[in-house]
Amino acid sequence: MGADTTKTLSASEESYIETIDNLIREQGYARVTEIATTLNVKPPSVTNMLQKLDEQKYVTYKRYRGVILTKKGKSLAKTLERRHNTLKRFFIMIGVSNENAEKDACKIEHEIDPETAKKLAKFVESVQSAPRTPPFLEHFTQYLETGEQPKECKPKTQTRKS
Amino acid sequence: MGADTTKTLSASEESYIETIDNLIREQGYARVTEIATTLNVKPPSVTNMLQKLDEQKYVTYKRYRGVILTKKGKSLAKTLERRHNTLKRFFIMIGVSNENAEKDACKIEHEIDPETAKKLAKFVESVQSAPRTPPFLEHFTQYLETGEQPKECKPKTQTRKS
DNA sequence: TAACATTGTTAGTCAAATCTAACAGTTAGC
DNA sequence: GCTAACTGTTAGATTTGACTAACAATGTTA
Repeated sequence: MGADTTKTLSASEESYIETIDNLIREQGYARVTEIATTLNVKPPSVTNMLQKLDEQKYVTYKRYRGVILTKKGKSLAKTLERRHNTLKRFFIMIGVSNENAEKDACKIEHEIDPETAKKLAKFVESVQSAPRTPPFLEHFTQYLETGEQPKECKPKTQTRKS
Repeated sequence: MGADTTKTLSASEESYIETIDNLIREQGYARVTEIATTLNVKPPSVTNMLQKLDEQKYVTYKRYRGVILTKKGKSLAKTLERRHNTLKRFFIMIGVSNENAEKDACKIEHEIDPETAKKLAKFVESVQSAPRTPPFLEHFTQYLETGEQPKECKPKTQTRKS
């Protein structure tokens, strides 16, 4: 029975769902113009996509009247948001600027396999909940600054220069 | 004047360049049919793309005669390969299956900012060159297996359940 | 409530990257 | 060196997601 023949969504479709979710959480509703602004597209592209997402039952869309997420849409949004946060936290953890952490999280969240997302979440969780200043982070931080291993070290890969 | 107005390549274009580079390294040449097979597309798509990449001076392409990478193409290929390996090593490090590590590396390598790539490389390098069995990896491995922090731990985020 | 401003929609175009079907060039066997 | 089989190419259609221009609905204000 073709109810939830969940074909995979494109990165673009997922971005719309995420944006709608964010706007609704922030201000209670999501307007076409705001979605457009957020995603750097023009309003007609939004209308278009809303129609498509409505057909696929991710959102409920009535023209001129607004959009909300369905249960299915909310569920996806939640997954994406978690994934986004995990990625961003990870990037920041390894020293990426806030701007790039955000930007790259946005792109990558649509690409990775659920297994990878899960493992990464565990990893970030493990590090962040570790006994204060996780030893390895200290280690890595020092490495970033000095370019040297703190103690004895034997590079398995070449040290520098290609 | 306007020689190397390096506009950014699409993920798809980059994939072709990478594939060509790999095939040439493996067997000395890259055939249309093999490129097609590797990328899961049909031969006409390859011909098409080769023409485009030739215009942009990433490859030298003569119809019916073959392709090679230009200096510009090789340089890009090298960057992509390094990035790919870094990502894959990282994924494997955190417990992702070889298959997914490979697959996700393929996708993500086209998305991340150079800054992120650089930081990730440093991170992976730091971990892999650390004093044998880096403490944090031991820590993380144990965490993965038991779901528990080895010693005292204070989760900064909620423990479970959303 | 009429007129105007704002917001959203429709219709039609475009570009990227793919596909199929038909054709052209290359290579090998005889 | 001709022909068959293979490999590669062209032409044209398709899909996705964007765009512009023109139109429609909604909301505001006097």
